[in-house]
Amino acid sequence: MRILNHTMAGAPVEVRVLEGRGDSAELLNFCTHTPVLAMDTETTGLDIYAANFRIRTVQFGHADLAYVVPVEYGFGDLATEGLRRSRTLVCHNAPFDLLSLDRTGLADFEKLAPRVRDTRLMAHQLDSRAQGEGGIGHGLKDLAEALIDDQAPDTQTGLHQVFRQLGLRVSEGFAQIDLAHPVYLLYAGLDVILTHRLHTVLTAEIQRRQVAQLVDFDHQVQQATSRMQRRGMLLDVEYTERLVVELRDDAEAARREAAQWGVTKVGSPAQVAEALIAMGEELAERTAGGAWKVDKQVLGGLADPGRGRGANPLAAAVLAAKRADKWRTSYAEAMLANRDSHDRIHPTINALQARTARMSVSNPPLQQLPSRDWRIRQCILAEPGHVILSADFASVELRVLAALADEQAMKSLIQNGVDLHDSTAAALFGPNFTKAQRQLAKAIAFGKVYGGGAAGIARQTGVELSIVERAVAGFDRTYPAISRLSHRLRDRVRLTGERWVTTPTGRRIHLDSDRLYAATNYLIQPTARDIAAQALLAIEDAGYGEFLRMVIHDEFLASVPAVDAEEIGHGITQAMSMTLRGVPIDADFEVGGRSWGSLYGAPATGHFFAQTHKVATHSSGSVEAPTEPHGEGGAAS
DNA sequence: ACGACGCGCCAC
DNA sequence: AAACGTGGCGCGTCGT
Repeated sequence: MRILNHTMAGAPVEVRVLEGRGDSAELLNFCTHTPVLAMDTETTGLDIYAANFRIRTVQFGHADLAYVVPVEYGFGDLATEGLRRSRTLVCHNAPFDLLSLDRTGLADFEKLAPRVRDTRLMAHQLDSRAQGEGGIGHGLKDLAEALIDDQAPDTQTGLHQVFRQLGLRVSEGFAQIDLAHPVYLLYAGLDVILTHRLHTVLTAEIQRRQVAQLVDFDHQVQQATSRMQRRGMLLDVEYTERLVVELRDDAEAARREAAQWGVTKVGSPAQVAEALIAMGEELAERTAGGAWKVDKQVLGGLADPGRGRGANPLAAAVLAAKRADKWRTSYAEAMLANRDSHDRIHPTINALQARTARMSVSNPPLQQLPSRDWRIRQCILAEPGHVILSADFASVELRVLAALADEQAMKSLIQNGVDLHDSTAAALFGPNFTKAQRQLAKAIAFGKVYGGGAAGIARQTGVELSIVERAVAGFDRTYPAISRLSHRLRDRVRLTGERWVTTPTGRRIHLDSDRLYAATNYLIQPTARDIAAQALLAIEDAGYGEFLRMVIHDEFLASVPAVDAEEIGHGITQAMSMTLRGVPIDADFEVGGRSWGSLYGAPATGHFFAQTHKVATHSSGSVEAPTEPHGEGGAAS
């Protein structure tokens, strides 16, 4: 056993590195008898599903002792046995370690996950703000520096220096540094010691705040998203490769066009602005930094102006080039680069990312693929013999707003299945309202969800401010409880000095004192997220989990056998449906063809027409607290 | 050469 | 009186 000594928070700690089979008894004894065992892995990189991905070490530890198991030296079986004997395991960002162990065959995800506590989830519950938002952040080093030892990040800094001295980038260093390097081993060992100490601190605070049930819920949800990540989704590689070529050609053609006016970099706003001015265009808006603003809206106005003016070909070319570049690099090439050896992508799902607890998806960013054009989504396929199914909530944030504000007029409209925006438009503009007036009514409703005012809605819609102001006043008269809610939330801050809102599920979201108007959104968005999260668990409980491929805030994407698609769609929407304070939270589903693009207007393959089918379901169940049985008809408190 | 940051654009 | 929420990611720019 190789011993490395260090101090943490002023007291000695020890890192023991296995050197031979003779050390195995001590390690396994430690794993068996440590009631709360911190665990971590060091790997060759973050791309778990890449062909050359490997686990280099697995570490175990408690508050002042860590064991490093060098898997790369042939001790993988000892890591496996240590994990098997462990009781409660603690990880920081468990999905990464559990999926890495699962992927490399060292431990089954299903066996480990139920015993794992994740300090990242716990920390998010205590303060969901990222660094730079006034919070500590959720990285192990951020948290350890703030809560354990302010010198905790030094080892990481030291390791990065070692990488640099070796001529390696940080991303290369983890794969290439000698496994015997003492700084690397120390870093590996200290991480589990920090994780263990962090768990102790966070557990006490979670007990004090009585949010243990919510933290358990978050763990279950994270298990479900990890299984989704492991499942991955099938990529149409040939199509995607053709699309890359097509987008590159589009961009090059547009770039040549732009070059005629001297623009060599379409991504340089300064260059674009200069060329436009040289063409005689008059720019009006500036960015916050004082530069001429030439964003999509400005360029769009020049490229496609109203009557009496010519279209500016440079503006159109710049827009076209940038769009083709973005679609190619961020989406099409990202999908090809992230695929595994079975042509599947496994986007990283962060089940608890945003300040509002919303999920995020990256590598590639599947929550934000273009939706007005089917070409990017066409890259994603259902399994052979399957079709794509999408199930989504019906205007969930507005329903949550009505429920939490207890806005009676809005609640009864929803309960009676009346179109909310039609009704609002009729109340504001009379029964013969125009399409544009309905759009304004809808924009105001969304503005309320975001905490926006008349000016913001006017900017968003392009409608004259005085008209918007009158409409907003009418909205407030029609739905008075909504303004009352936002005022109540702000008054509460003034009265109690507590700068946060607490959601029905017990989530605490901190408010910025200069943005108190965000309080309404901070109540709605996390609640909508928790509704979707509970639905995810309900879908798994109903036996449909294996079909799930992705979650996009209020939508679930699935690959289902073509012959059972309707039945599964009904089952999934049934599981998603619930009631929030008397307001039905309903879901609809659509069945497409083989590719995701079929739901966005792509010509179907194998069929003459895309088979889409919208079905509204009835609500059942409730969502007052995340631990209530889901999918059941039980009444809420 | 690398990293941080502003800006812009994609989604819900 | 006024106040538009949450992310990921690529490019260009600027600092080290």
